[in-house]
Amino acid sequence: MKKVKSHISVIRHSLSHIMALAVKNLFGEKVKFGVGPAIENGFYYDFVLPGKLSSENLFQIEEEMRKMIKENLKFEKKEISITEAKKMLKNQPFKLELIEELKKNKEPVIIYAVCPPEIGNWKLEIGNCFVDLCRGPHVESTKEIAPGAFKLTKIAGAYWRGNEKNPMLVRIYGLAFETEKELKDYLKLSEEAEKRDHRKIGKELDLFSFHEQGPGFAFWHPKGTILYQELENFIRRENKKRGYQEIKTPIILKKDLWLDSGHWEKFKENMYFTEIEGEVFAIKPMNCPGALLIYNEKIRSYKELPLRFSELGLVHRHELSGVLHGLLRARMFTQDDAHTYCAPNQLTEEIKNMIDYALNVYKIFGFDKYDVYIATRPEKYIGEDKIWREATNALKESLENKKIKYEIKKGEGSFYGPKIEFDIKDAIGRNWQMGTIQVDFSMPKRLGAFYIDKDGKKQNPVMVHRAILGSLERFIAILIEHYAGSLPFWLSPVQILILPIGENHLKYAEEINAKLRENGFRSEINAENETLGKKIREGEIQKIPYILIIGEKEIKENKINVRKRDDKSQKLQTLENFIEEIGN
RNA sequence: GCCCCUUUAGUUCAGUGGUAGAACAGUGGUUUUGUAAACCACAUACGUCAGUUCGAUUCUGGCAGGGGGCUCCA
Repeated sequence: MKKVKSHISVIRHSLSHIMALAVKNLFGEKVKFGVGPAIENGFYYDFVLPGKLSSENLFQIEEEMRKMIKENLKFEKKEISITEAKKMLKNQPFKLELIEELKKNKEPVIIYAVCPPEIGNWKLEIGNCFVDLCRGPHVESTKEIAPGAFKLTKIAGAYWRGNEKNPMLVRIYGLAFETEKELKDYLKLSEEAEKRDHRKIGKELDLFSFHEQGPGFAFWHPKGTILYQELENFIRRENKKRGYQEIKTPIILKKDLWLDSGHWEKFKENMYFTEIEGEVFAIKPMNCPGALLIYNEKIRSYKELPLRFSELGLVHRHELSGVLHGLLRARMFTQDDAHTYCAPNQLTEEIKNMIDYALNVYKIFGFDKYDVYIATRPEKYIGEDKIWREATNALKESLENKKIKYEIKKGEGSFYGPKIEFDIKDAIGRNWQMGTIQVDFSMPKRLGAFYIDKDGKKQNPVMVHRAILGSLERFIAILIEHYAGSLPFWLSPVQILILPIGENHLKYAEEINAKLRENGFRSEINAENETLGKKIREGEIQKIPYILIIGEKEIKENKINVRKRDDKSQKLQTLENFIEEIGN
């Protein structure tokens, strides 16, 4: 299948070759080359280098690249025989491996050369050229590349062909755009993203922390706990509205259950275990088997279906240490999970309800733009092919019925079933994977779940797994980054900060505080011996939605002075009036 | 887990082969303040275990934590 490549991806790909040439010039003939594709926003190339690479080297390489670009180097293409190719690249083990593969697939061997103009291409014996096995296409000449529109950004390790059994290569990443301005804009966006990093803001706002004693496990501070609980309350209310019944299941369950469910076989590298009285228990990485035990507690009638169990389920997954990333990738988290059991003919309706539910929730947080995917059967799976087709079709049908566009993510489904994934776009245009809806015909059968149908016959229900927020931890991380810490009023740990100007105003401030608290608001007084300006600054840094200033004037008029976080406006009003305003 | 980088006070950052300095935060005091940082004083740190060395926070190595990457395929 041939894809038409956009000009920018041709530029990016060409830059990766120029970088390879620069690396060869600087490090000599001993460099072994991996591959160097164009990627989103730039390119990379993988090498085995004779020495160590430091960030200063990036600078050098970049300079070398600029120099070459200005020389208007030409890219030239040639098709050669396998034998020729092997001879030409005899010192390049990775390339030889690729040539073997081309041979196996009966594909033509195409090489590209980029050489300095005074040498001319194909006089390879002279050196200074970089010849690479490459399907192309490339720019004709480096004059098509703006020397200021690219930047080498980082050095990383990457396994040859992405497989951890293969050797590790050094990967150099670069950013590249058509114009310098686009590069600058992108760098600005990255800077903005860095400012919004939930790990940084979480510390600044005193929401949560991580400790050496529990890598990957978040500790929630008082303020973070408020945020967490408000979100729990929210999702509980929404669940109730839609007919879910909340359950709670144990986090440690015997090995046998996990063997039966299929988790043992497919998921055990990610599970924690413990031994009690000589028996192996697993700490749950998912909530489904536990929920099924409740389902199986009694004989279910078709009249009960669809039966919707929701659970704020605490799960533990042993993620590799290298993939941990604050709250976005933690080893312990709470899913806003639910499992609904339905008859096959109820399935699409149930999925459609869940889609509505999810999109509705995202909208509340200002996530109006989203992409939808269907992730299909992975390599490790349980259940028959026919059932997978049926389940996947149910997901497709539901989306099509709702006229929602989707794309397929091949092989990215769960081991027990295909899923719909919602990817939302945040305030600065980044995508985040959120909720999922997963259809599962296998696990109910494996764990012996059934209901009695109209004809008095036993049937296996279809189980639909779904999470709207995904995990509370991850969702909070996304919210923090989306709002850059300025959480909406209802989620703010401290909603109102009251600042008496002098000692004489403290009593009135305390009255105001008491009334606000009586009305269910989270308010605080800062009566510290500091200037007003400083206390306002602290309140702003803490992203508190409202700051009330209390002084002579306010006491005299029996009013409060309200400073709003979002527009820094000031307004003199009565407390009643203010409560009414924020009450909605 | 693997590769590269990294770890100095609560935080952000200086710095040194002879055990460290700032800013903010903290504590005490002065000041009683009108919309994003008043003033003075005090206290607080070299992740951990080894090695090299007369001497290590500094150099080397192990371990632990943190950051980036390991999906994009000539």
